[in-house]
Amino acid sequence: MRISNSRVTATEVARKAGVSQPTVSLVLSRNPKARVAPATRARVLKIAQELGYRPNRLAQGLVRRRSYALGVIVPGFDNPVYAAVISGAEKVAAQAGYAVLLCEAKGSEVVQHLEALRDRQIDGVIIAGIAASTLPAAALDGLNVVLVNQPSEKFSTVGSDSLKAGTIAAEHLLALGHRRLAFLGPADAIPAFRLRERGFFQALRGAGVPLSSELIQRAAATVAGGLAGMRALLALSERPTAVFCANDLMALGAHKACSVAGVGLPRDLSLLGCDDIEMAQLVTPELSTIAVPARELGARAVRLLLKQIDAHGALPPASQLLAVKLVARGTTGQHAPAQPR
Amino acid sequence: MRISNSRVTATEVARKAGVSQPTVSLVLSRNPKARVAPATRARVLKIAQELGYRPNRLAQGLVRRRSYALGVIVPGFDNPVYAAVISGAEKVAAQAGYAVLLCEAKGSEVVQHLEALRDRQIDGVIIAGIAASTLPAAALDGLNVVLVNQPSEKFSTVGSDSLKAGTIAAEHLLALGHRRLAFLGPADAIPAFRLRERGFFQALRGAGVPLSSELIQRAAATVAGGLAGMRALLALSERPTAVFCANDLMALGAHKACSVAGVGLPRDLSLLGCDDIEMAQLVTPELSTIAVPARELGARAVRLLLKQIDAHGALPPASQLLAVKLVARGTTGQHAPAQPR
DNA sequence: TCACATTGCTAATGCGTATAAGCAACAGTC
DNA sequence: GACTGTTGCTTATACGCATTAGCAATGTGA
Repeated sequence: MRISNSRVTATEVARKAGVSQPTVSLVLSRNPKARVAPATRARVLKIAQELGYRPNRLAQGLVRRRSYALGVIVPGFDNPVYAAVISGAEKVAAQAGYAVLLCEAKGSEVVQHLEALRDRQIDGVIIAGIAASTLPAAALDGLNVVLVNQPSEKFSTVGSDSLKAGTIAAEHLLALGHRRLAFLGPADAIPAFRLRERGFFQALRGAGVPLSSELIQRAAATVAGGLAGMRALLALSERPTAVFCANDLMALGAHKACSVAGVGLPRDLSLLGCDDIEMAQLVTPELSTIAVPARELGARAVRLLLKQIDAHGALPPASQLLAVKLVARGTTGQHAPAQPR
Repeated sequence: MRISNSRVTATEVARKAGVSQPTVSLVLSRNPKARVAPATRARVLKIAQELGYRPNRLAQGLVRRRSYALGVIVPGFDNPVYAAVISGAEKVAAQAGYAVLLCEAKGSEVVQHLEALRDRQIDGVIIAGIAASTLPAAALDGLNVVLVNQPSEKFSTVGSDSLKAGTIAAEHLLALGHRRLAFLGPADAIPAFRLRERGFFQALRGAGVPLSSELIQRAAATVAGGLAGMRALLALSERPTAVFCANDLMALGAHKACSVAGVGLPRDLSLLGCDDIEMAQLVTPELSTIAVPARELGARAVRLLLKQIDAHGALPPASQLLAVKLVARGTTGQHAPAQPR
């Protein structure tokens, strides 16, 4: 039975139970070495229950030097991938009794958000979609950190195999007979994108099909960016026959650009994304892409972080790399040399 | 200059500055009635700066009885609308020095999450996409609450005009000459959906074009739901000529179903969504919909909540209703009676 | 000169909890 | 029956900060 506001303190419970406040604390903190007489324990528990006592987490945090709160920083929610990461993270965190403090931040804002999180004594932080290398070293100093989807020597990471994703992309398109390939990706140094790109380039070079520079198109990693980037590619005198995009948002933008320009997918052009967001299946033809287990990344990031927290920083940085998988749908197809008629 | 961990306390600053701890507190809390000698103030500020002192928010919260944290509860991030609400909320909150504790919860989980938030002494909570009426009264008792997109007598609300949205939908489709309309929406009692539905039905009845029950299709408010729902509608012996969906996710699912079934939009069928999420513009033809200012809802919800918090609950519940707007794109068109040939 | 206000700081206290240390009561040993 | 051990609780204290009251030093007026 809850009595209005949760303003019932341990001291009140103690008074009504005829014991001292620390005794209440002893009863409630299931401490094995705390010996309390069964009768007392029962009485305290009963009163606590009746009064609806719940420990004040702020006070607990203050004395335990633990807030049981995690920070999660992402560059934006407009990308469903981050939404999925957060979702996975929140679920695991909540189950473990941890709260998630959410921050949306780009660029230098990140540092301020980190400071704010520190002030709240967060036990750890998860950073997704932001290159840790771009942050001043002091910003993460002494913090429990897990990075999502970016390799690091210094911090623990949970990622998908972005390099492999790029390789898979190249192999898929090559296998379909394409030889004039293009890449559409952002100019900024977000590690996951960079790795996908590198994997793609490396595989192409390995196959003896290097990319000429006009076939590397830079644009923001958004729908709008993909749209603009694809328009630029379509404006080339000699168009590519297949395009790999750094993520699905770009690919969907590119998809749209093709649709607007009357370029048939995959007849005139093969298009491949990366992430496998839900929307990939909604466009027609459905977007071929490379699936990244975003939710799982978030979930694992929290599990790893909690492990680190429990170890009091005595753990070396660990890394997990999850597999990615080609999901060939409707936008990639066999290269058909144009039939002059 | 930050010195590693933010373990610098006010007491340390005080010691180095040769003053007492409360003096440091007086200097840093820009309290107008706190008169501190300019020289002392300067000295304290200087030392605090040098040591990188930052107040412990937990301790502050404990004594001020304010955590400067807000809870935000949504049913899921898979719907971009909630992502937008959160984004708007987080931005305003961060600017005001408030943290956002994010919770993803459906059904009875909500109550538990609310309890957990209370334990953390949150100053207020924003609830979106969950009917407050389904919660036990005690769950929100004594809490500063702002509901998003659902009317309420008891709590403050920030919403879009969902009833109007339904009306607009009906008017738009009627104006295009449609007389056999269908509605596709969820069976659960999420207020925004219910209102859109009611507005739609009312307007149709007003126009003398009531909906027969087989043209009201129930399915989850998701892409999958929309897909299934539209399939059911297409299986009718006499198909509707226009369909209004409770939200864009459903509409996109429906869009897909049409595409798969070879039903031409808008030639064979007009399709109208609600929300105007980014993806609406990515399908071909682009989805006609009714724009809801989701980000703005989140932003305003926080502003309202902060106002309430500052008033210490001495404010009566306030409500804001933002306008919605028809965005006619490619999936709605003039009703063309089938030409028998 | 004294009474009194003002200024500028400190001492004391509390927020709600956890934890170490201490102290009765009692049991067991010889 | 004094000695040690155990049990079961309480007292004291700390976490880091804000806030009230209070006190010394200075200024003001007569």
